[in-house]
Amino acid sequence: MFEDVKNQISQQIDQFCFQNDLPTGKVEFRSIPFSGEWGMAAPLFPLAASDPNKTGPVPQHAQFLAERIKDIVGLPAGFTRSEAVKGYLNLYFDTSLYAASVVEKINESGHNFGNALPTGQTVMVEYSNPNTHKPLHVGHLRNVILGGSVCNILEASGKKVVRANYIGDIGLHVIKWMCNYEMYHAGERPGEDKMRWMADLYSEADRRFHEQEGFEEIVRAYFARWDEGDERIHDLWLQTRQWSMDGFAQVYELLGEHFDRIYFESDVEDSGKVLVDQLIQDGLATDGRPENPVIVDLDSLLGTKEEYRVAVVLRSDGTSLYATKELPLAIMKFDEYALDESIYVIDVRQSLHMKQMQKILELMGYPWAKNMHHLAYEIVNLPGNVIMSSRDGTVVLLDDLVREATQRALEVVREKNPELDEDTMMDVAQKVALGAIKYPMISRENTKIVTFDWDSALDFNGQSAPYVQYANVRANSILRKAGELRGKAARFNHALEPSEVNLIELLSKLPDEISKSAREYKPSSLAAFAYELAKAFNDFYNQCQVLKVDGDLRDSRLALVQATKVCLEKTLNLLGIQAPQVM
RNA sequence: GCCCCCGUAGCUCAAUGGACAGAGCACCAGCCUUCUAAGCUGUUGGUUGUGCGUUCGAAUCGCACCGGGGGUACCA
Repeated sequence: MFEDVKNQISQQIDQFCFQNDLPTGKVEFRSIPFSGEWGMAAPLFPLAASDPNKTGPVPQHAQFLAERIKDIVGLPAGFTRSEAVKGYLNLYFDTSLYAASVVEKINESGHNFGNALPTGQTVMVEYSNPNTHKPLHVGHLRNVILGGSVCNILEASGKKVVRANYIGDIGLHVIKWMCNYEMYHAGERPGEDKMRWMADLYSEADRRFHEQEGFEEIVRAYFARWDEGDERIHDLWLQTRQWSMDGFAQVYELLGEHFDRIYFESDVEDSGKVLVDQLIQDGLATDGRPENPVIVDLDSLLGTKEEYRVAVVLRSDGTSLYATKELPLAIMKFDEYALDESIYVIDVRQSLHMKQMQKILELMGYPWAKNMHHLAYEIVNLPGNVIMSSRDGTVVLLDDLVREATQRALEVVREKNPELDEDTMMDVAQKVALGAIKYPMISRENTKIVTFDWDSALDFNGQSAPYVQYANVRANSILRKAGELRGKAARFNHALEPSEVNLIELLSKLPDEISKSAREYKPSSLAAFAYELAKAFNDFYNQCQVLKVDGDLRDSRLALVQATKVCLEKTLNLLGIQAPQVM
């Protein structure tokens, strides 16, 4: 929009600089930070500071330059006002013209508004990564929401995304579960709520493991039988793993997540051991067995000091570790897909481990290793800096949280909107509840700890998903009552209210917000944007009438409401939050 | 010891080198005969952990401290 004019202006400025022995490229425009007015602003301080002929302090000279450039630029087409103030040059847009083009563009594009052109790049995002036979808690939720949202945002920024999930289907936790099952629940089968059932049996098994005399020994013996390849245990494992996978599927469906590729830890165990042999042969790994494990001493290989440390890639007894399997998995990913980038959504405590894996693959000569990216996020805590622990019973289970939030949301819907039918109420309650739960998980920066507390999780007011959802519902309500608005041109030839200018400016920023969020893998900036947009719409809603005005004014405002709804829904969807049509 | 992250209003968080550091929650006072009050308006609240530096300009960049969290060879 207005590209020609913008180019013309920067040419004029360049020419001015050239004629006055000033360096070019020092004047950059950004949007004016005042609300209610709309235009572009350039600070003249950088130019003033680099002027060899300046006399006096920089701010004063910047003001002088701003005034001179203001005179030279004049008032190009599409602008209504210009000013030089405090060292800034401000150019104000012709709001009617700009408003009409922004709103028209959005309503033409619909939910494609803000999407970038395809880049031809393919990126894999590995996230969720649950352990089978164990419950999911709100810590896992942060991973799923963050990963899913990053996928959505990358897709919108023009990349092809492969959603991958790496399932921890082997290990002590699985053996514990199966052992407990065989001894105390043999023959039982999960009911409708598989997740819950698996979780209950897991905590029972874990309790016995730590408290019940002799149970640990039985589990160890069971583990040995598993290692020897006991067929019956293997069959039970396949069966119970499937129950767990079914339970995960239920949760993913509830959360609106799907995966393109599932990797099992058990799939890469054997190839991991082969790969470790290779590392030893190549002289990269040192085999200390049987007393010591197989290690890759990265610091001495690279000549660094206490930076990459030592990576243990195989236990001294020859059994595999997380690291053993991570290496072949990375290779498999790049073999299967022509990936330009491989992203790992894993919590920050594994930063060193991820750094080591990447370095080892690099040393092995894989050129793509540099395209691995650890998207580190902080954990979810409880108030008072308490870490969630299943041992202490402080874990907040996803199940309980969703149930409680949905119940609470249902009460609110019933009170606010009693004429809705039961199914709709339930649908709305679920969307609101899930939104409320998800929002805090992505509205904070990835590197900040999220402190979970029930009060704010169940608070549907203020900076929250329900606030944004509600704004969207209000917009929808206006549109529904207005009926068809096809063919109505939005001319915006009225004097725009500050709240209208503000709202339109935000709408125009959505494409930039999406690409910024994608570039930095930060849904949090989009979450903040969603809130700002909703707030701007609520301002508009309170200040400007739509249905009670006539003619062009009504048509323009209806188009604006329509465009706002498009952008609100788009942004919510990118965050993995659904937008109900009534609340 | 070494490495990483965090420190902004009573609490939870924004502000990605630019104009007076902004929201929400909480508190107090208002607004439903007006497109849904899950909303809006107003009041209160700050030596941006400390110090020094870089810069015309620093919450933001650098250095040194202080406080909190995490990681640091056979957990994941």
